[in-house]
Amino acid sequence: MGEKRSETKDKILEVSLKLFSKRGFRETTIKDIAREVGITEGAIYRHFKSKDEIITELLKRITRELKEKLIESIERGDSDKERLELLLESLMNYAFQRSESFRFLNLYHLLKDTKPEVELPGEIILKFLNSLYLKGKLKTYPEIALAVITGTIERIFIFREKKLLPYKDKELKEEVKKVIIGLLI
Amino acid sequence: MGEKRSETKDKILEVSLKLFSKRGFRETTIKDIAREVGITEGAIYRHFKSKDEIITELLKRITRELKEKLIESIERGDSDKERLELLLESLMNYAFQRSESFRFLNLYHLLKDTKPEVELPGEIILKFLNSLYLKGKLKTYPEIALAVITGTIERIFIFREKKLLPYKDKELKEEVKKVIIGLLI
Amino acid sequence: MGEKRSETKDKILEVSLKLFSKRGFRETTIKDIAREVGITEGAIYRHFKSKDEIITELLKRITRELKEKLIESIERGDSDKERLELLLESLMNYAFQRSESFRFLNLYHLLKDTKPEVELPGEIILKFLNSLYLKGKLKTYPEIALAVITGTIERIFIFREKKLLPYKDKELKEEVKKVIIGLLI
Amino acid sequence: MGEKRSETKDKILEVSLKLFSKRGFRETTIKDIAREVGITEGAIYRHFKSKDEIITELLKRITRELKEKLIESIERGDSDKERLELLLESLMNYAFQRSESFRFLNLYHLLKDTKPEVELPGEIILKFLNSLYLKGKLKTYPEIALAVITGTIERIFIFREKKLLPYKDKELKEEVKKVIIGLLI
DNA sequence: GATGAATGAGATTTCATTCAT
DNA sequence: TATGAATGAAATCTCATTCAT
Repeated sequence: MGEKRSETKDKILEVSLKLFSKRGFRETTIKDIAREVGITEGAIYRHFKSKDEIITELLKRITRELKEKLIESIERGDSDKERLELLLESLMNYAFQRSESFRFLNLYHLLKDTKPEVELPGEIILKFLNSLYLKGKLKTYPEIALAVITGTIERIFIFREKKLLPYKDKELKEEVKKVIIGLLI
Repeated sequence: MGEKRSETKDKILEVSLKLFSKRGFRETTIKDIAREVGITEGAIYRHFKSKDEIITELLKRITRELKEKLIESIERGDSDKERLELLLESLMNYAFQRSESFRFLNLYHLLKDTKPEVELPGEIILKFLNSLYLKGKLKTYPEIALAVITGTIERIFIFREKKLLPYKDKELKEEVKKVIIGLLI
Repeated sequence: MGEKRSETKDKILEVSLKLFSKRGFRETTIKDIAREVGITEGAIYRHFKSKDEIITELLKRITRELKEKLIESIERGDSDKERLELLLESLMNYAFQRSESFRFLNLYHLLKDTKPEVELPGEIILKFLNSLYLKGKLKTYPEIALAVITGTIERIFIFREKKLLPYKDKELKEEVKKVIIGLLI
Repeated sequence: MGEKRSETKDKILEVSLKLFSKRGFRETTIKDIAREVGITEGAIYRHFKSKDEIITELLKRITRELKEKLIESIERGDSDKERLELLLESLMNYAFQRSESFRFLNLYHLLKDTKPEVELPGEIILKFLNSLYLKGKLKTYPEIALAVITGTIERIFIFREKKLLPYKDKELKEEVKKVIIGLLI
């Protein structure tokens, strides 16, 4: 709304996401991005004021997308257990299907100081965990539960990318859900 | 063995660890390191062939140190449960007390492709989990248990550094151990 | 003559004059000009072959205008003293009222090598001073008199723009005229 | 005092002064400077943090030098007339002998906003003119006298550089002094 | 071992100008 | 006439590494 679609702009974001998530921010140059998009370096700057703006725009889009998915999954469940299950399912789907975006998020939060104005996907999860905690349904503190969830899934994601997990995705997801639910509720 | 101890070399490693873990690899320059050590850029190259060699040397030392601690903790336990508890205790102690080293490890494995010749601390843990699994003591696959352990503790570490955990370290460690011990049958 | 009037072209010149005189030639971009005119960069090139052509056209117009004013003022006087007075009056009026144009001229002559084919306003003044000199009415050489006139008025202009002169424009002009006339004739 | 002499640093300043005064600030590139100094671009940055720092350092040195000369010349005179004469002599000597520095100053003050913390040579002159004014020795306001003095001499300088003045320097200086001294009662 | 100036390659960014539409 | 994306050249600045002293 209000923003003009621009194929080149989208292409720049797409390529940037791919390269940033594969190589890192500093290791990816504007030239790399331009080359892969098929334009020259200068042309990038018609669409973004700086390299940093590309990163920030990606962060915004990815964060928004993941948050929507998480919220939707929580709202879809009928019981607390089902809600947690759907949440885990949703998070793993995102990690496995949008792996570049998921890797981008992890990279960003390790390397850059998160701007306080951005509400993170983690905060959505934390709110949900808080509600469980207040109902006495959580075996531990909400923050620790959050660490278990996001930490475990990030590692699962990394191991999977490194081909260290000799399991089918479906089985893997079921297993992880079962384990985490067992630990937390 | 065969290497002369050198105070300057150790100082370079110490300062590098601090700066790398705080700012990142690319963001830390040789000049930054030299300044904080109290020597000049050129002098660094008396001790290390390149910036990369500093990073590799740090990785080696930190990996070795953490592995030793983990092995020692496992060997100290009398039952499987105690062994797992000691392992978790040891890992969290390392994360909390040697936070620069722990952060360095996380950064390194996210940004650099781990060289296959380096045996990671994770592999120590995996071996232990494998032995539990073979004895039927583990509720899930060893790799997934590994993801839970390392992922959770990394997140706990990050949340703690960001002051998001309103708990005392002692309580925190007990709580995390209590949750993760749930992996055992 | 032969040139079609074009509102857009005039607008481009008007905006360019404003921006060049405020910020300088290099510091003003074609994009800046286009934005303020309300068109796009490419459109500028319908009207001018290059940025340099805009500058040259401005120089030509401003030079022509100021020369006409100076000539007219000299021709209006009945005595040499009155002619000099009217000339100074005219020059200061131009500096104060057309301050952007006046600043543009100063900038141009300091930064660019004046093209020899352009007859400068200064030459009009010099001719007049020469005539005074030949009649023995000038206390010094014509070129030096020219330096006194143009140099003083330029400085007065600068000081005035910097609000360093706590005098009313009318008083200021009278005073400057009185002083310069006293020094020269 | 406290600053280490550095031949390269001085050479950079010397070359920069020459190029800036000849071509302007934007028109002179770091590459131009480096080439003429006989080093590479990067080496410049060991001595100066930025191009701007070179300009600022030059401004500081030139301003200081000219101010010292002006103060010294005023202090040397025995009467007000002699003091003014010596001041004009000093200013013209500076313009003619240190023409690059003089041109640099003019350029700087036309293009850059003078930083308020820098006391300008003009302020030295203004103080002197103020003292004359208070003693009733000046035919006009001090600021206007300042405009006459600095404006005239700047123009004389420019005309001289453009070979528009068919007079010997000695005669020129005497003539200018003679004219400007007319400011005194 | 140490210094610190210099190199050289490369990164980000800017911008006058061109060109397909 | 106008648009605005794209080019291409150049400018500023950074930094790991080398080297003469």
